[in-house]
Amino acid sequence: MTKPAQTTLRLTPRRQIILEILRERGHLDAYGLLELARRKDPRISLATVYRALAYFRERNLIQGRSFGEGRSHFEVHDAGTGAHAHFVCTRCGKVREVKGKFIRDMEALAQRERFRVTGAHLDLFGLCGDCAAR
Amino acid sequence: MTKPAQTTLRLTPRRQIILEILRERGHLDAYGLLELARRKDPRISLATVYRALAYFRERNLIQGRSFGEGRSHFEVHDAGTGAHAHFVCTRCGKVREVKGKFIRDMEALAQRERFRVTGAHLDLFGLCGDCAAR
DNA sequence: ATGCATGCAAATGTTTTGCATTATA
DNA sequence: TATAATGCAAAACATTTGCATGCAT
Repeated sequence: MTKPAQTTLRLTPRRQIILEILRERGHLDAYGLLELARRKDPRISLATVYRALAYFRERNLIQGRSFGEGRSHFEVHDAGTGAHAHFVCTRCGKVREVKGKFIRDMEALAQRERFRVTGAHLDLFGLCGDCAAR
Repeated sequence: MTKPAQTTLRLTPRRQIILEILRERGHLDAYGLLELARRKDPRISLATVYRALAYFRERNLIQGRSFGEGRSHFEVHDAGTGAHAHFVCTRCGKVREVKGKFIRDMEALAQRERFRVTGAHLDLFGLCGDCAAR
C-alpha cells in the first residue's frame, strides 16, 4: 500500500477476456471467472486469473470483497465515483447489485469526519423477494 | 443456508471471552482474536476461535467480511437494525467504524425494491485524515 | 535481446475437520 | 451418563509464487 497506483495498462488477450467477463457479470469469484474465461480460451490458467485480478486491482479498475464465506468475489468499479451497492440475501445468499444516488449524502458526512472519500460501497442484508415470499 | 438460524445460545467461558472481545474491539481477524483471547485464557486454541465464530454467525450475533486482503474480520451486529458503517483507508488499510442514521433512507429504497432489509453495511473508501495530510 | 505474460506445480496462509479428551447439563 | 465443547494435528481450500517457456516490443 506504499506504492502509488500503477498507471500503465497493458491489456493482453487474456486480461481482456477477464475484464470483459467482469464487466458483463460482476461479483464473480476466481473459479467462476476461470470457468467462464475458459469458454473463450480453454488454455487460461487459474494463476493467470489471479494475476490479472491483482493487476486490475492495483490499477483501481476492480475491487475484491467477501461477506465472510471464505472466498473473494470481484467486480469493476463504477466509472465515476466508484460507488457501488449490493443487496445480499441472508437466506439464499444471492447478491444483487443496486446503484443509488443517495451515496452523495454519505460523502457529505464523510467530509465532516475528515475522510476523503474515493469510493463507497453499501451492502443491505435481508431477504430477497423470493425468500421473503416463503 | 437452508436451515433456519439457530435460537439456543450456549455461552461457554471461552465463547464469552471471544464475544466480549468482539464487542469491545470490533473488526478483528481470527488471529488477532486468538491473541487477545489468550491473555484471558492462554489455553484457547485457534480451532475454538473459528468454531466460536461459526457458532455466533449461525445465530446472527456477528458477521464476517473482508475487503479482499485474504482474511476475514469479524464484528458484532448492532443491537437494533444491524446497521453498520466503515471508513476504509485505501492507503494505510486502517478500518474505522462509523454509525449513522442515514441508513434509514436506504431501507426505504430497499422496500421499493422488494427487499426486506434486516441489516445494512456501508463502506466508504478513501484516505483517512493522516494519509490525506501527506 | 529484453521485458512481460503465462502455465504448471509447489508453497503459503487461512479456515475447517477428525479424533481423542474434558467439561457440563 | 449423555451431549456438547475443546485441543491438537491433519486436511482442505483459496491465493500466491518460483521457475521455465513463450510472446511481443
